[in-house]
This record gives sequence, structure tokens and C-alpha cells, in this order.
Amino acid sequence: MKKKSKSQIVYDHIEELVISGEIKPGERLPSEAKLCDILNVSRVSVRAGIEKLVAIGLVSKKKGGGTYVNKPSSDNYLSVFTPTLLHNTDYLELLEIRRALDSLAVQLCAKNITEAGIRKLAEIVEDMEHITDDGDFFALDKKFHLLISKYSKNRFLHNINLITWDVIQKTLRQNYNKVMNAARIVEHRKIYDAIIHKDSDLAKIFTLRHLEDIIDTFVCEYNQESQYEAIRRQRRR
Amino acid sequence: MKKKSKSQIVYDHIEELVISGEIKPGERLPSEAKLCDILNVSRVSVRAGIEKLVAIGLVSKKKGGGTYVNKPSSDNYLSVFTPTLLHNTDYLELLEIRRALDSLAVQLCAKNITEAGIRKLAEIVEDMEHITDDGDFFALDKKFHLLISKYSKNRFLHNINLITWDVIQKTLRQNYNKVMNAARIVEHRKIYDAIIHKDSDLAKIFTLRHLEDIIDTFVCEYNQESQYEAIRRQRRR
DNA sequence: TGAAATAACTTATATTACAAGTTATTCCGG
DNA sequence: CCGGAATAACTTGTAATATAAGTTATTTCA
Repeated sequence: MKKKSKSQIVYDHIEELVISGEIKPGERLPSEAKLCDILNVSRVSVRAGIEKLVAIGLVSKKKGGGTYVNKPSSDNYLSVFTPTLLHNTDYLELLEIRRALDSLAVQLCAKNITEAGIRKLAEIVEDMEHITDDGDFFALDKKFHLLISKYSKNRFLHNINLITWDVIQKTLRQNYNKVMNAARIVEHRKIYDAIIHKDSDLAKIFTLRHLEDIIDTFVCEYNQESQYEAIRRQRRR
Repeated sequence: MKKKSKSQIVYDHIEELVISGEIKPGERLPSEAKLCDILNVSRVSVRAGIEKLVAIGLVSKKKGGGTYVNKPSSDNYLSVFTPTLLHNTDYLELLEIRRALDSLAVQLCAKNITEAGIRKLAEIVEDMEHITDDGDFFALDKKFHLLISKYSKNRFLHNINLITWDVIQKTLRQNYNKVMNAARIVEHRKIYDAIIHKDSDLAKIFTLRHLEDIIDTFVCEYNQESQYEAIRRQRRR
């Protein structure tokens, strides 16, 4: 267990304040001096920690005025990855992106995956089928999809996926668990089978269905309409 | 013209060193003390600037050892967006993602765009058709696609797009200009027409073709093979 | 020659001080 | 009592200095 740096303590503390909703977007952080007292570190460390949060776009500083939590609509583009509280509509937006990118990832993965990769993927699928605790599913699901994007050999794709799952883990686990059920596990198996047979088209189809099922379940649960749903309905006409 | 903060001076200076290739991934930055001398600022400011670069994943610090430019393969996921020098293969990876996300964006855009948005889009397309300087094309192309993702009303999608174009602008303009030609302008007009007729399916098709043409041109230019090309060839069999 | 000891260097943190900008309060004329 | 100007209190920005702690290069000595 490596010791956390002082600036990391500050970073984590403020991030937690924002994720938990204790400080909402638009609101002001405690002043640097107060944070020094609370966390028992020097102002140098407080400033270093805040500096990082500024860089990723979670907060903004105003000389003489204080430090404020950015609103999600901030034009700082890195704010995509900031762990602000996400609402259900935000989650749908995220799922729409997953639909587009996961289907690309699985295509590339089926083409590029190695024997070692297949073994790892097999292990995950099997673990998933013998799950006892509901909480474990999240970890396995994340692993499964990240492994696929890793073997897509497209680093940008994989990195975007890492971010996506990081956001899901930090802010959406409650919502997430509600859309989990036995059907998801079968879908993973199907995707896996398509990958090992190097059938990228089939893998893509199963991945699209997988994401569409997740979206459907989520929309049902919350009686909301996704933009994707609207497009699909339009197509049926 | 707002005055740059000291830490921003440091940030920009180091970013420039990396983008220009003066300091390559894996190499060490000048020490904090040296940067103080070079830039004539205090160590506090040097550290604040570097702290931001650490946060976005461009560099990593080793206590006692120095500060190093990260390699693109760094597992710091924000490194996707860091302005390290990108090679041609990296650009192809980026184009593959654009293919997946731009087609989604244009679908949503056709559904959600407002009258004001259409007017803005029209202006861009017309400017594009009356272009005199080649250099202007980049700015208009960027504007066009960012406007589409903006009106997709999916904030994640738009933010990823902002990042993508930022990376292109910072690191890929030379490559980019080579794939530009008159055909691109016609393609934009077609996409625009589909959008104003609210035909999301057609808009998607034209966008896919647009990106595939760009990829083809780029691949021809550099005699490289994109993963996407391989998939397309496979499908033809 | 080789390994341990040492020196030199580098980042991490703390303290103090002041500059410069913002916000809240006080004060005073009407 | 009201309104606005002056002021005080607060907050971030920058600097200088000092020390701790880790890494790297050099020296020393067996």
C-alpha cells in the first residue's frame, strides 16, 4: 500500500465532496485556508491538489473570489470525465455512445485478439455465469468490455472506454445495477462465442443487441425516452 | 487580451516543448529550478503549471528523480488527449472513431437541430464553397462537424468531438490538409441537405461515406492499411 | 575492479509574506 | 430609513526560504 501524497489527499477529498453532492455545481469550495485546517496539510498541498482539479475541469478558480465547482455544461471539454452527478438522461447519452463505440470495438477485437486474450475473456464469461453476489457483476461486466476494447488495438477507443467505465463506476452504480439481469449474462456469452470464431459481423450484431437491451431496460425502468429509441421508432415507419 | 498567469506560461512552454518534439516521450523535463531560471518565475508557479500537465497525463513526476514526458501508451487514460506527436496510424485510429461517432451525431442532429442551428450550418457550407485559401478549410470543417455534434444534444458525444478536433488541430494539421480536396466540400453539402430535410438515415449514410472517403484518401496517400479497410474487405468476400 | 559511502541533484511539503482581486460590512450624507 | 461610497475582511496568486525525502552520479577504499 503506497502512501498517498498530500496533494492527492486534497484531490480525493474534494472529488468526494462533489460526487457525494455535498458541493453542487456552481457552488463554492471551502477556501484554501479552511481546507488546510480540515485536512491538516499546508497551503502548498491544497493548491497542488486543486490545480489538478482545475486541469481536468472539475473546478474553476477566480482570483480573489474563490474556487467553484463547474457546471456540466462548462465549455471546458475535459468536463466529460469529471465525476459530477449524472442524471438518468446523462446515463442514456452515455449508453448511446457505448452502442456506437462498443460495436466498433468488438469488430476490431474479433480481428485482433490473441490466444491469451481469448483465455482471459473466457475466464470472465465463466465467472459471470457462476456469480453469487450481484455486486460482482459490475466488476466482471467492466472487465469484459474493457478487455474487448483493449484488443481492438485502437488506443483512442480503449481510452474513451476507460473513461466511460470510470464515470459509470464513480457515479452510476446504483442505476447500473437495476439494468442487470440474467439476460445480460447470456448476451455476453454470445458475444464471446462470436469473437472466438473471428466472426466480427456477428459479434457486432450481438453487441448492438446487448446495448439496445440495456437501453430498453433502462428506459422502461425510468419511463424515459432515449434519443436512440426515437430514431429506432422512426425507422419502423 | 487577458494576461496569462504564470502557471499558464509554464504549462504552455512545456506543452510546446513536447509538441515540437524537443522533448520526446520518455525523456526528462528540465528540473523545476532550471525552469524557474528559464521562464523567470518562482518555483510555486513552475510546480502549478507542471501539476496541470500531470493531471491531463502529459507528464509524470518521480519524487527525487525528475519529471518525464509520458509515452502515448501510458495507462493514464487522459493521455488520449495529450498533444504528443501522433503518427499516421494514430490518425487512422482517430478517423475510425470519427466514423462511429460522427454518424451517430448526425442522426441525432437531424432530429434535434433548431432553425437557428440550420442557419449557422448553412453559412458554414456556403463559406466552404467559396473558399480561396486552403488553410481556411480546416477551420470550417471543424466548425461544421462540431456544430453537428453540438445539436446532437448529447453532451458526452460533443465533448469527445471537441477533444478529437483539438488533437487534430494541435498535432495533425499537416496530415489533415493532404486529405482535403473538392470532393470533401460536396460531401458536406449533401450531409447538410439531409439534415435540413430531417432525414437522419440519409444524413448518416452520407456521413459514413464522408469519413470512409477521408480514410481511403489518407490510406492511399500513406500506403497504409486501416483496420476499418480490413473489415470492409472481409465483408466483400 | 567492485561495491559501499558520499555528494549532488530533484521533487515534496511547510512556513511566511505580500500582492491583487472579490465580497461583505460599515459608515455617512441625504 | 435609504443608497452609495469607503473600508474591512476574505480569497487566490506569486515569491522566497527552509527542510525532508527520494534518486542519480561520483568518489572512495578495500
